[in-house]
Amino acid sequence: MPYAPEHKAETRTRILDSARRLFNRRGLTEISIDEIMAGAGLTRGGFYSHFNNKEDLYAEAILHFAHCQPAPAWQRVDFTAPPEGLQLARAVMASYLSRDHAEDIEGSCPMIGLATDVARGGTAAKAAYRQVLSMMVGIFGEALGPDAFATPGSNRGVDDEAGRKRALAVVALCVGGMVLARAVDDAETAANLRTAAHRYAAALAGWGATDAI
Amino acid sequence: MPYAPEHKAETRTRILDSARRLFNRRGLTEISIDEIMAGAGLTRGGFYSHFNNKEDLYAEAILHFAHCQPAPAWQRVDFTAPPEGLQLARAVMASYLSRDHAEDIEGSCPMIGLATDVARGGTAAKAAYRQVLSMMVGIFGEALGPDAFATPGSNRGVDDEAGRKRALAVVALCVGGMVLARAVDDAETAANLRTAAHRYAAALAGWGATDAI
DNA sequence: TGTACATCAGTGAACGCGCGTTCACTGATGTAC
DNA sequence: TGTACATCAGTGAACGCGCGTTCACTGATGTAC
Repeated sequence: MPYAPEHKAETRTRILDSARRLFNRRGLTEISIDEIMAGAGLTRGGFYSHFNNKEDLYAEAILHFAHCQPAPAWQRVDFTAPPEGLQLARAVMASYLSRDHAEDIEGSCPMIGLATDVARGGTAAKAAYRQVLSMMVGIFGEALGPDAFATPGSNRGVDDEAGRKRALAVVALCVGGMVLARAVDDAETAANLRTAAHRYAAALAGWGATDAI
Repeated sequence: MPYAPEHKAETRTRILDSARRLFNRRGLTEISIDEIMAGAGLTRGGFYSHFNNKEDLYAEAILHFAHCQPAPAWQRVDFTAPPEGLQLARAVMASYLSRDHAEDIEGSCPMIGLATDVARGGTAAKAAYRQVLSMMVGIFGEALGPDAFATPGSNRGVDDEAGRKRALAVVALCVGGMVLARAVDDAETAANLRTAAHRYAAALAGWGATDAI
């Protein structure tokens, strides 16, 4: 037993962390394995004793985002009571659409930074992406208020099917707002995209529209 | 005058068309100049007498989308009367979020297929991207109905500033829905993303929420 | 009208470079005695 | 406790490949005579 059993696991985590940051910044093909390994304080040769190939690492890095430690600053939500349901969902939305998140390219949610890369990628990456999407849909789906646009006469409560679709729309608005804000080279338009997405995503979620957002 | 003056312009357009299609499918870095030129029926050497470099072509290809001929199938809207204002905006939204558009990767709107690439790209690409965004915001912005979420007591009409922000949110929802639909490897989730985005984007635009979408 | 010619759009071989991946090796480590 | 050793995490040179870009050349074209 030349090394403690946790040793290799820790190195692997370090590689995943470096990969997550670098992929977020420049995507799958623009980042070399050399750079990822250097980011983890290693050299290129060791890579293949941790991962089969670059594509595999990519999918794992997307999933790694969900449990990365320490969490990026924009993710840290300060609560006195443990956050649950509505409180958690509102805090997540606010930090998701915050300026901090828009500027924290490396620590960003991979749904924003890697969206079109994943669309062109393999099944493993897409599966990982869907898992992150499900997580976010789950958070918002459980916290939905009344649907302002419910068809008159229909059940106005949040039934599962309609609620899931509305949560999808809320997530699409959050992610879309951030994706556009990042792709635009004009700070004012970017800020407007974020705040408009926030205002209407919160309204769509049924959390009241009179917030000063 | 060895060649007719239109000759070179036509070749240039053919290269831009090939580039638009290929970039949409696989992004800036995954496509080689060889492939783009082959797609235009040419060989690599001629490229640099039309464009300074690959990055320049990239920005021009994004803009080229706006005036490409023939327009992709999903863009063709059949009207008996010439489309204007509300009618145009509703048709654009419907075709933008259609299955045809989701599946037409090559003929897609570059805001969907190239979003994260542009976010990492140069200023020329970002400027081109913003121009396409403005076009779409303009179409929706001019056709907005009443804001269901307007703060009570405020002017319920569509003033310029509030209207522009709402139009930004509508576009963010449309683009976000399509971006997520493309990145997910599950036809049902993808279809739900599109239809949910369509339903709530139309509602947000103030076009009535009781549509059977 | 027919022919020689100047032009320049397009060709394709070549260059330098960096990448993903492989592999024989090194050396830090925990263990057995 | 101290030392020799087996293990294997990590190293770095090497390989083959394809890319962006350059450049000397070719050959199709419209024009001048």
